[in-house]
Amino acid sequence: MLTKQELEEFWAEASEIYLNHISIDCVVFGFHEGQMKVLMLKSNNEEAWYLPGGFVLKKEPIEKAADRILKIRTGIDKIFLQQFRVFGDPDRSKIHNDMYKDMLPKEQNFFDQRFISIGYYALVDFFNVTPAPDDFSELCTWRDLNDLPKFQLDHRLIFETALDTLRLQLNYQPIGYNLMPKEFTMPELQKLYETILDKKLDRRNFQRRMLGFGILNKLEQTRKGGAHKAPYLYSFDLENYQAALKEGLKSGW
Amino acid sequence: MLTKQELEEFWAEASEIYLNHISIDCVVFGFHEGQMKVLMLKSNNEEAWYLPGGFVLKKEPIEKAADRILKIRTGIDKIFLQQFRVFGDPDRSKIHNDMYKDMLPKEQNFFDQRFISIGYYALVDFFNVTPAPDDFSELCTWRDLNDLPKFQLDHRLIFETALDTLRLQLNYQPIGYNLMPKEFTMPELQKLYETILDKKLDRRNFQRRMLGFGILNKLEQTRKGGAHKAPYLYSFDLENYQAALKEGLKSGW
DNA sequence: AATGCATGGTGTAATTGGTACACAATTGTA
DNA sequence: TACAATTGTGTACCAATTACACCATGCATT
Repeated sequence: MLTKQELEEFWAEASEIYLNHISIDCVVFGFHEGQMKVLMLKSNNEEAWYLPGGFVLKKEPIEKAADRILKIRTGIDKIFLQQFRVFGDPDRSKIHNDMYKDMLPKEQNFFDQRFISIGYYALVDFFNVTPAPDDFSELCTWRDLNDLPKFQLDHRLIFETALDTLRLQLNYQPIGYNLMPKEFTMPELQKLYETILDKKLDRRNFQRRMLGFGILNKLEQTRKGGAHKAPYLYSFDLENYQAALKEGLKSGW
Repeated sequence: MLTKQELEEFWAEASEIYLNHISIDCVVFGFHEGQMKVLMLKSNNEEAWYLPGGFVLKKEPIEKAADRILKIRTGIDKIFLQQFRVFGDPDRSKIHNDMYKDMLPKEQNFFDQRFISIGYYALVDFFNVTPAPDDFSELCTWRDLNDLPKFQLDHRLIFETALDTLRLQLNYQPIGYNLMPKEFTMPELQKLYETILDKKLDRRNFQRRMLGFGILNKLEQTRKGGAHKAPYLYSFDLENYQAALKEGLKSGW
């Protein structure tokens, strides 16, 4: 827990460098061992978890702000980021306001204001992330989508909106380059789709459809080690992948 | 043009009642005589057009703010509104800042700050709208999508992003209830889709697909008066329409 | 009134795409 | 060596989309 002095300094600096009323919250998705994960932070002193977030510097583009915030929390530089909604209910930060209400006079208290939060979701390579807590958390770690904790503020809504958006985007955008390792097998990629959509897909039809998009390179090697037939390895064809990102895919799932 | 005194009053009040740094811009689409229209305002004194917009009251939900702003500009109450992106480049309001720079001291000047704008697009019934200029415009009127004026600030970007979003939404959402009159013919509805997508669609396939969605009621009457066969009239089945809005349609065009 | 023309309503064949399977091939293990 | 589990590939079937044909209607022209 920060001392009152440290809070004072934080707030004094915050008012100086950040835009008032505007915050950014990020839903960072990762994929590990066939499970979808979200990066979350656990509050000091209480069993409430929240999403990585931050504020916008006075002369900073908001995309840069989201990049900067995630760089700090994950260590990763160029992240696939997508703005998906603004959360602007006047009461959304009420709990937060109240929490810090009595610690400083109103004028000096950066947190004693209404925040309108811009939601970004990010897709990242699980293994590249080094989670780093912020000043208000004792823990920054991955949480499984099947085992989510209690959310602070409106962060459950933000999370769920992000997931809905991701599912929708699956229909007309290639997804995977940012979530999978460089090389992967078709069953591994399928597992990603199944996890995001939360439903089973037909193995053979998935393969055909995915190959039909023309964004995969089939490699010569196979993944040995399993107690079964060794599957081929694939990598994304980055050029076609980027093109597909722009032009969109055809149909939906 | 406002006098300096009037500006002073506007600014003084604005700082009092609105959140700093946050604005709302709306792309209002209407449909008239087979053409897609956008509601725009023309600046006093110069040939620069901009989108209807405004600010958020200190305790107002942002959706309410968008509603309120559009109510003032169009006279319409319950408008189909969709948030689609935030525009947060630090330089986006530079021209605006400069424009009013020397008219008031910095501290009193609500416009001398960075604005992050939340973009909404709206679909409205052309005939219900009574365009009303604001304090900075001499004109508020519909502009044809095929005959767009010079845009102020980044409003061209905002407009184009809105149009892209609308086209995308056409794939998985029913569109039309808010743009068409109560009763309409199939060719009229098709014209709407063709205008939004900016391409021709097959008359017969369009009809079958549209009917397949199950959101239309076929009426007994036909539209007399044309020099040709009288087409049937349709209306939207509001119940099914709402359901389709929630659950989404199937495939794309 | 007869005819023509432009448009609207409905049907159908061909093609494409998606779904549901079957079967062979490969790998490690019993 | 046989087996279990999994992967690679093919194919028949169904649904949806596309392309096109034909008829009906209402006004205009003569």
